[in-house]
Amino acid sequence: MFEFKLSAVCGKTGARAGEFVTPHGVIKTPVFMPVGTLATVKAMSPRELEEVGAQIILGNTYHLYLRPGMELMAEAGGLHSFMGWNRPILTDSGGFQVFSLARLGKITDDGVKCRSHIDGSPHMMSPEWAMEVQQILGGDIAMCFDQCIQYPTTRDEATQALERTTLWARRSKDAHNRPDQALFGIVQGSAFDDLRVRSALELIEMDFVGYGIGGLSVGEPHEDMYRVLDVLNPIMPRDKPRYLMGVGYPPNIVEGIARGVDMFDCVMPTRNGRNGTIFASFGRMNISGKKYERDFSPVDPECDCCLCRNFTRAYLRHMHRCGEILSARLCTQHNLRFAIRLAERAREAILAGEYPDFIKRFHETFKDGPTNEEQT
RNA sequence: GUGGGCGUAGCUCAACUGGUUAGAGUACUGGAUUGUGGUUCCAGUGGUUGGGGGUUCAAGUCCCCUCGCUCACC
Repeated sequence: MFEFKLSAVCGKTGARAGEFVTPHGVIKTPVFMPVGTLATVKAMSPRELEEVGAQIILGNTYHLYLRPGMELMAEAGGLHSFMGWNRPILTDSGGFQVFSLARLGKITDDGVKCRSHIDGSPHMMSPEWAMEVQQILGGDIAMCFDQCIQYPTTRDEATQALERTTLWARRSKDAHNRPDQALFGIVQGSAFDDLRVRSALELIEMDFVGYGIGGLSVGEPHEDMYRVLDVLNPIMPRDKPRYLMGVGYPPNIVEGIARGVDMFDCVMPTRNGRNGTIFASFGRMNISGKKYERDFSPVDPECDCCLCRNFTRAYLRHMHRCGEILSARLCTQHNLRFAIRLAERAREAILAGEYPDFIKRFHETFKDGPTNEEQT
């Protein structure tokens, strides 16, 4: 179980195409994983997720622990049956929520004392807690409890978080005993190259099924992200999947793949979709723009999603401005399709031995920013 | 017809007894969002204070005329 088979490796970049075997199916990599924090990818039914080609989705330990709670999750028979999704699931460990909801949390080597963002009730999160919850949720892949840290940070703070993350990885592994669930370690170390190497080596020593790269996409410049990936690429085990956590900005995906990353997840397609920001083959656009008022062309002529095949920009803009639910659904569907297809196309390019060319073409066509978005 | 009240940004309303460059919310325009709160944040456009005249160093504010809306009473 959990075999990771490399199908092709790019000769000029670090890009890899592989297949990762899990209890709920084989995941073809590189892969983009939609985020479904509360046992639902917002605005998408499982059926629609399959339609956009989602191979695996995320669930969130911290959020599901608070609501609906573990007693109910156990009674439901785990996340798969609870939400009616029978493809693979990866559960986040809650470590990131310690970071993102940090306000009144107190972090020690033991774990994190924090208060619920819903009702203020006190809770204790720890590696043991994270493993217990994730094993009840029953995802195909569980993540170690880690300490994510803000950017920028001092070397001392980054070192402390790294050491704690290693400590917690050991405790996570000890507490994890579900053989049908893979456990991934998480590399920390902020933007310090040597700390990243140290973190990775300490985790590799423990021999996890796969490795998350955490603590990136927290506001650092893209060069920092790419450099860290460049540093990690040669030392990460070749035969294990690598997961760049929280990354979903399309250029980051393309460049991440070039640096050996196999898996990505991000809220960007779904959250931005709900707010009318669309990622398309020509770049980024915001559908609320006045310039689309009378634009009766499809959002992205090169896209095969429900939105692009059936509706116009003018119609979508109208719905979005009115706050209509369908706008959120269609934009979400499109953005997910785009991210997933981006990974799919990258995979095809890698298999064909054409990934460097793929990168070049992507950067030529995907334009960001308000001035040079547009046109196909 | 008579008497009272009210007219300020597209909309809903601020601006102490006259005192800097008439503000806010919303709407509108543009931007942001990276291991999720359909949220939120940032920036910008927008005014002959219904119209006209007068008093005053100074008028959204006081006086006169006029237009419009509204309430009460014949």
